Order: sequence, then structure tokens, then C-alpha cells
Amino acid sequence: MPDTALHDWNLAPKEAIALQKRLAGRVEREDRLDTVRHLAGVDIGFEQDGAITRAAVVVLAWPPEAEGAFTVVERVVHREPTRMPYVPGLLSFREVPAALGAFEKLTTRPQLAMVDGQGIAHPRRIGVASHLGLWLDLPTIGVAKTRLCGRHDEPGPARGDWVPLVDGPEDETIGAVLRSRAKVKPIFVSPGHRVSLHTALDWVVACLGRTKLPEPTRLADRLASRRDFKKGE
DNA sequence: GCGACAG
DNA sequence: ATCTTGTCGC
Repeated sequence: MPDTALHDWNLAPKEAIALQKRLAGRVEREDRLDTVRHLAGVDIGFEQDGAITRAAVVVLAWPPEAEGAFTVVERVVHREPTRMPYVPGLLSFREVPAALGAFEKLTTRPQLAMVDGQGIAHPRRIGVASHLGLWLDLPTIGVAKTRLCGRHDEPGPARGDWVPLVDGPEDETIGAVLRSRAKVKPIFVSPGHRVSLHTALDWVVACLGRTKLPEPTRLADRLASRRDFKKGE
């Protein structure tokens, strides 16, 4: 819970970067996931040519009934006018406000959340997953479909194979490139807040079904991009 | 100066 | 992110 009063989500790039540098120091990476009973998936989509930001949060019961078979406990959608354009490295300022709106509508309080985007695998080590986790004081894991920064080798071909994602002059490990499904481009997993890379990988692998994305993020994706039918808005 | 660049 | 046809595989 950063200094709320001082956090403006409509900052100019220069100020946004300065804020990220300050907040990055508060991002923790410990393991405090003993009693997880509810796991959330978070993703943001857009409507009306980007004019409306649509945040979706799906809460799943842990553990699953079977491999990749989770029980959906709650699903919420929050829409609001888009406030910022997309700028690589400053995604949080565009998506987090809407995500917070969705969390406010939530009846359940998850103990862990997987967010579509990077965690600390970010130039200043504070991607959307980390920023959201810091703000909600909630353990989070970043699950991105493509790379933002860092270097890596090609992970093995088998599901579960992974290689470290490193960055900086000293090859600091900032995440992992995981083959979540055979024959498919790997995903980028990184610690968000209060989670280590090892723990992040364990959770993501444990949530994999037969698809490329882990269930939490996959379901949130569908709801955010209204590819989800059933209930919802 | 020339690329790279989450969603 | 979003748009959009066809195609491949379980």
C-alpha cells in the first residue's frame, strides 16, 4: 500500500518513471503462500477502439478438482474510460486503475493473483503484476505472452522446460521463459510481489491445463476480451 | 544515430 | 491490445 495520496495515475512519462524507481524498492520477493484457497486471474481488454478499458478478474478455488479443472468462485468485470495510451514500460499506469476497480467489486479476497503481463521482468523491475501486487499488498505473479526486456536461450521442447530470463550487466535473473505447451511459443513468468521465481514457476505449472496459458490468466483473458459467453457483463 | 518495445 | 480467414490437430 504505497502513499496513495501521492500516487497519480495520470503522470507524464518522466514522472511515471521516477515513481517506478521509488516503488521498485518496495517490491518484495519472499514466499508467503501457505494458505492459498482462492487464486485470481487478472487481465485487461478494450472496447470501442480503445476508448473503454475493461478489467476482468476471475477467482478460482484452490486446489483444482483435477489437472486444469478449476472451480470458478467469482468473476467480475469493471469498465471505465481509458486514461493513458500504451507506452512500453509504463503499462501499469494504463491498466492498474481499471484492475483496482475490478478488485473493489470482488466479494472474495484471493491470496494470490496471476496477472497478464510482466512482474519484475521490467526495465525498472516493476511491471504491471508487481505494481498491482504492491498496491493491493497481495502476492502476484506475472504471466506474459511475449518479452519486454532481458536475454534468454531457447527453452527445451517439453512442457515444463524453462530457461532463466536475465538482464542487466550482471545477468540478473528477472524471470523464466517457460514452455507451457509443446510446439508452442513459450510464456514469460516472473515474480510480481511477495513471490520468488521458484514459487512463481511452481504455481504457473500447477495451473497449466492443455493450453498455453495457465487457467487463471486464460479465463481472465476470455472475460476481458468478451470471448467468454456464459455469464459476465 | 539505430533498434527494441508487456498490452 | 484489436481486426480477421483459413488451417491444423486432438
